[in-house]
Amino acid sequence: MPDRGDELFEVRVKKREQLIARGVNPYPARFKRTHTNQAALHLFEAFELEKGKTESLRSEPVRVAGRITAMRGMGKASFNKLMDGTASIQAYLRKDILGAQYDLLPDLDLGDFLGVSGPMFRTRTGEVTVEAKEIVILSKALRPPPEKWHGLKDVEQRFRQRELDLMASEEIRNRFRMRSTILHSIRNFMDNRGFIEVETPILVPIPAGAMAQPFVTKHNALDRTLFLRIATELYLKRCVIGGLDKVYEIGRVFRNEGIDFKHNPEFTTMESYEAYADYHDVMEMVEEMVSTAAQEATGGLRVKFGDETLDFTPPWPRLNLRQAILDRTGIDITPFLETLDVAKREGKDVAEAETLAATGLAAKMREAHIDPGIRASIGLLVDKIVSDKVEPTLIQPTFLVDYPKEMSPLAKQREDDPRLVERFEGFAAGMEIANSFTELNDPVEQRARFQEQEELHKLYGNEDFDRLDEAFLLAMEHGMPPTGGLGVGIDRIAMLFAGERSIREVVLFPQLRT
RNA sequence: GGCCCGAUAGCUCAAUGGCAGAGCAGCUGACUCUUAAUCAGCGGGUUCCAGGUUCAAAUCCUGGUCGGGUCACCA
Repeated sequence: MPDRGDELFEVRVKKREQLIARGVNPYPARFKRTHTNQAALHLFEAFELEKGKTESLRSEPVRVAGRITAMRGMGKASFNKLMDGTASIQAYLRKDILGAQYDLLPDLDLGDFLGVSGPMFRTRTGEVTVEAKEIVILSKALRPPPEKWHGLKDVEQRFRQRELDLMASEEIRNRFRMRSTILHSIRNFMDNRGFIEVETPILVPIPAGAMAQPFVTKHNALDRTLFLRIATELYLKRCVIGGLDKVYEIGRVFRNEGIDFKHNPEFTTMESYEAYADYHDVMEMVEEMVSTAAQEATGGLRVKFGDETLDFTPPWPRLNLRQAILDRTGIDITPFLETLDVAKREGKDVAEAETLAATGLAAKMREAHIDPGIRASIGLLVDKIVSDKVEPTLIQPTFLVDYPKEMSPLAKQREDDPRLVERFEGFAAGMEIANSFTELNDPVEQRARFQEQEELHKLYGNEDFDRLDEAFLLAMEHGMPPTGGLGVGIDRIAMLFAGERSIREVVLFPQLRT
């Protein structure tokens, strides 16, 4: 593209041509290394221990390579920094050693890849350095790297051209290495507990299993509307029904909603389902899993997050939802759940019962200066209170337990109080990181709950209610064991461990407004 | 979608209505142990776009594009 960068671009294109004209291939297919940069550095340090440090000490020759990140030329000698995926190593290039090869130097630029071979030594200033006997250009870069000292600051460019962000910052590279460690750690943890990893459809006929707006797409040959999944939940339960007692899936889910610092339209979840477990069992599993991941990804159980230090050491406090709301707002949600329950038992239809209870709670919320928003069902209202008044106060890892049934159409009621379900959510740094329940496995009750969601959907004209999935109900009618289910937000975990408040900092290529 | 803020050299940033600048990167030259190498010199701009106010606009006004923050919506 013709922009003002063209001048620098043209200079590099010319150098590329000059190399070719001199019979040098600027893009050779291979360069056999003997060591990564890090391995070479370690090798020399070990060698020094063995032989003793002297200025003239030279190791056996090594062949190393990397991107040129610094060039300090001094006429007939030059110090260049080469960065590979493991470390940076300095190369010392001398005209009297390299001879004609030294004339390649004017055609090299920051950003090019270079291979060097030669013995290692330690410079007077103490840096382990390869004394090049041979240099090979491995790849000519045609555009300059970001500014070497300040790096890349422009937020938009950092996200749109993440490769430049990575190139310029070891911290960013390490952040995504850490994200990989989290994924490995969690996989390992689940595998070790006897779970099997499965893959379920991303293109689905009904976007069910959560309350969210889906992306819509179309299969041409079938001439059929399909959706991108908003959760993996229902398919995973069907695996459990089929006899795969312990399954998990790590995968991307897609929600067609607002984009902000906490939400990317595609994000990664780990969902697991375990037959014969309940939400207490899952709670213990989550503590253990997240603290193990913290240990492996950050090297400890305590992680700095802004001004706070999050301590993931189990056990995490359990906080009763009703009590937590009462403590923070003075609102007791129980009477409203009671109103709803009584109204339903008296045979009022869902709309009538909902309106009765929701109106009361919304009024109470206004008294407490909480905006109830519009078109809100009792479930959404309670969710709103939690989001506004409870969630932000949960800095240290905490479980919020026992949710109203209306918020959780897939969770099993408590035996001692059918207005509540056996559900918990895990929070840290004021963010939700996990959601779990003892799964509802009564197909008749499940159908009723779905139907209620459908009615709420009509009543509030809102897309964000769970949908009735016949294939799932049919599966459940074949018998589903008591099961403990879990969903964990991998991006949120990565944010916590990275100490970052923005999800964009832990997603390599986040969605931007375009 | 509403509100607030921002966009200046390839990159990082100055210039508060009066000649658009610095550092890095680039180019030329010097330099065989440098560490953001140093030294001397040179080039580099549709100041996001379109319009307006003004003798004069990077700067003020209007609209737009893109981004950030925030609210709404939403895990």
